[in-house]
Amino acid sequence: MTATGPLVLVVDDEAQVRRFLRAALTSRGYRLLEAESVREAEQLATGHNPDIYLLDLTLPDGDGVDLARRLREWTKAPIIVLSARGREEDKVNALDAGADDYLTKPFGVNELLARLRVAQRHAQASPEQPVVLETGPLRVDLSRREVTVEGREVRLTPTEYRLLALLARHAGRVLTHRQILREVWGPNATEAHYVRVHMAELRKKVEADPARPRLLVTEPGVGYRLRDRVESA
Amino acid sequence: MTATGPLVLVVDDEAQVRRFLRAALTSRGYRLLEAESVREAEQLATGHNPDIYLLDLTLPDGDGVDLARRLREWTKAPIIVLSARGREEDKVNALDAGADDYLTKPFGVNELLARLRVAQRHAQASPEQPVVLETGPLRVDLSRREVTVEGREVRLTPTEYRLLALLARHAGRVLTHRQILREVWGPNATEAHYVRVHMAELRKKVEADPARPRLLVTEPGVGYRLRDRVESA
DNA sequence: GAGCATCTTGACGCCGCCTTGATGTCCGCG
DNA sequence: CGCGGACATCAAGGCGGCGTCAAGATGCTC
Repeated sequence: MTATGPLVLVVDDEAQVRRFLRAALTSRGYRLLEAESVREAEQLATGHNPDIYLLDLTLPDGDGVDLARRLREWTKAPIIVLSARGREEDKVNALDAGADDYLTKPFGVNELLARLRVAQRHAQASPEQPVVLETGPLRVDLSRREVTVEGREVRLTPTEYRLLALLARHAGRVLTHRQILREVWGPNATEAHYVRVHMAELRKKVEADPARPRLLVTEPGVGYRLRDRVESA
Repeated sequence: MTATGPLVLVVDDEAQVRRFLRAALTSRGYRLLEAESVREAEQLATGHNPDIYLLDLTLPDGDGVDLARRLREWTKAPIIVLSARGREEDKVNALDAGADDYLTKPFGVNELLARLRVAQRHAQASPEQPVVLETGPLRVDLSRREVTVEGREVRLTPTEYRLLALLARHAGRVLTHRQILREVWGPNATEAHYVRVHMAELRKKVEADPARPRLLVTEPGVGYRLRDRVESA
């Protein structure tokens, strides 16, 4: 249950079509951007980076196929063409220009929604790249939720992991007690003591000498920091 | 440019349609497999693991929509439905079952070829994942729906299999209770207890010592994970 | 409609984690 | 030199998550 659905950019010069799409999509949780021209569309696209595009082909200041081609130069978001033109040549041109689908007007709302779901499936399938941080003997793989020290796997409790992951995402930078509390314990946590206790546990599991931390260092009066480069001396 | 083009599995019971597709595709460098029934299609699919599927909906021994759904359990290869049925309901069903596109007969050759190119673009964006997963004594063949432990076949109930298959598709990474519930029990399932009970059953059948799981490990407070590398110690 | 397999639902006990308080240590500053 | 504040450490306790068992509920095949 996401708070806000995918952002869709509708590009069509007919107000009637836009109204129809607005009714169909917003009621399903999609967020909408609307453009009436190529110029306006590109402006909104670069500004908001939508998740999905719905393009008409005939626009007052240019061709939808060219718009699709230019969008494809910088975004992989799904592009669905909605056009009254039903000629095969139009379809082939649009699809080869980078469009992912082509619906001929008039079309049913349910078919459009189904094809939008297909587009979302494709967008979601894009491979997630591993996010790993390595510093000294410590290795934190955020995509696999895996922590190792000198190759040995370390078992962490949920809060220990959240604490370490937070520091790892901002490796090298200081995080204040406030920031840590808000991120790990929620927005209305106040007990700074939590952080100390769990930091001690974390050091026991991660540091070679928990009494003299080399990775999870204290910044007195400010907060904590995870060193991103470790000198051996 | 590959030496040999993508392997396409055509599933249609009319010889005329198959001949038409054969002429259109082989001349463009595609390699072709042909099936006249669901049974034949699944046999060829598991045996050759095609790159693209072209499915008719009305088949002598079953429904193309069910075929698409079953293929989607183990392959992400593009599925394009070619059907004489033009009702919106048919399209929605097929697309939601896992089809990527839907063309109503009769259609133009050039449009089909353009949509095939779109499908290939998508396939290229997401690297294919292995169909069988092996980790320690466990082996899961997603295309055959077959699970073995140390060579011995294991009988799983439908939900047990869906649970294991889900974990196998994401082997090595943690799946949260939420994710598991959504994927196995549907989008509005909430009872986290389901997962525990069925996980226990699964462990009884798969783990050497169900009390000390080495493959299906729980990540406390988060979810479960199927180990993709198993150390012997 | 009987019988079977499977899924759901509830009860219960254990273990681990988080919280919380007490105490100890370091350091700067008056 | 004594004091206070920030930080570290330890231990106790409560609570919730997790595993397990088992009894209904459901749905299927024959």
